[in-house]
Amino acid sequence: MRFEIHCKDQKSKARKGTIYTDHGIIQTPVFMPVGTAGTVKAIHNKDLEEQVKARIILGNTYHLYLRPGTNILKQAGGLHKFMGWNKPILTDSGGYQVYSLAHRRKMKEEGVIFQSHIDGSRHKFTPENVMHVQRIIGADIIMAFDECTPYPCEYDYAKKSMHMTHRWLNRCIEEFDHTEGLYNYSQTLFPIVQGSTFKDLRIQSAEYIAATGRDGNAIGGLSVGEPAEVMYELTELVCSVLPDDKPRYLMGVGTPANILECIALGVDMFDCVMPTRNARNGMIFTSEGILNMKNQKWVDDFSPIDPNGLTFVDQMYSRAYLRHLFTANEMLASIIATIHNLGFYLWLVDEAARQIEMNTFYHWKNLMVPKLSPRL
RNA sequence: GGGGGGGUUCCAGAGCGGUCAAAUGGGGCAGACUGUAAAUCUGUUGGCGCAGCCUUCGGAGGUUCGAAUCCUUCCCCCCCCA
Repeated sequence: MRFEIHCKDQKSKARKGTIYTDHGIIQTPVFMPVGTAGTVKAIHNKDLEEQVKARIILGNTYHLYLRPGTNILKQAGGLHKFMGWNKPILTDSGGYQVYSLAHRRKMKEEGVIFQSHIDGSRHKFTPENVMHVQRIIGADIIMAFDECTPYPCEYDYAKKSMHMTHRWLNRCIEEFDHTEGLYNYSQTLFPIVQGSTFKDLRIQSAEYIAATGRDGNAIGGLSVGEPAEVMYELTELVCSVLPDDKPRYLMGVGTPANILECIALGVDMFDCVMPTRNARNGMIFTSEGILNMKNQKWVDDFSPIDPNGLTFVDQMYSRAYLRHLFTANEMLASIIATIHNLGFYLWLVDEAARQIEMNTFYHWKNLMVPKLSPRL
């Protein structure tokens, strides 16, 4: 994997670049739709490519390991072939499940024992076998196994956890560097900065992660409930320590405003379930604000879903119709909303890239941010 | 024509003398959602000048300190037999 920076914004840390992988190039800043279980929920790959213009999607090690399992993934020839997606894939390691499924796992130095949310069976995840599983999944970018700490978090715990994440990283690197991909294309490993909301820990972690010299670096453990200001402050701090010439990936972020703010801080890659999950729950993101499509007020609004939207659904369907579909619990509601939201998120990062290129990003960002959050 | 059952707050449906503005489900309305246990979850759902009061359980009248609950009568539904 290779990363090239084309231009930088003068008034912020924003930059426009390209990541080169064996499955194609990724223009940055980029938003990566989340496809946990081998599917970005409620959307076909065809729409994902042609309408949304997604250039890389996520998969999840924990979920894919449990179902369909490594045996099937290996027989399929990896996740790309299994799901019919020929562009890049990034897999999360299961580190987020250490956080989100905390009540059904036990963590030790050796690794984590998860009790499956599907059938209750127990499964051990170690840095080594998480690398092994991600080799079988065949993601272009794989993530180190880490602990995503909760918020709030005691200093002592955050420190202990960070050090363990670092030790796990060493084991991940050791395992990854001594194995090869199964499918004739290269994979790369991203380490993850932790340290909760503590500046000294974040600096220490960022330095540690930077020193491993991998192709890209991730920032984890944020957007877990802390105020946005805290997230921005720590992101800025960590970005200042991480190398400039490698892509920076802020995991799990975020709202459209979060993304623009963090692009300004030097982040290149984002992922978040928000555009897809919230789409299924009736929330529509637009450049003018947020719409709750279940609300009564859209009942007879026959204007297009998003007059500024670039996907076909934006012009083809009215708000009244989409509201009707949500009210009637029709699955097309989820499909339309998902295409729209992902299309909007990708438009947002692409527009950011264009503004960076024109050196007008900072001004544009400050104009956009206040417009993105109001409820319409 | 004979016999039986029933009408409850938007709907379905509990309640069968006080603890009932009335269970529960649905629907409605609103909110939440940030490396997805999520097409999920939460709140709310008679009115008001709201620690109280007013209107409400098919209509009218009655019994009672007190009625959605008991009695009389009227109206309307449903089922079975002929």
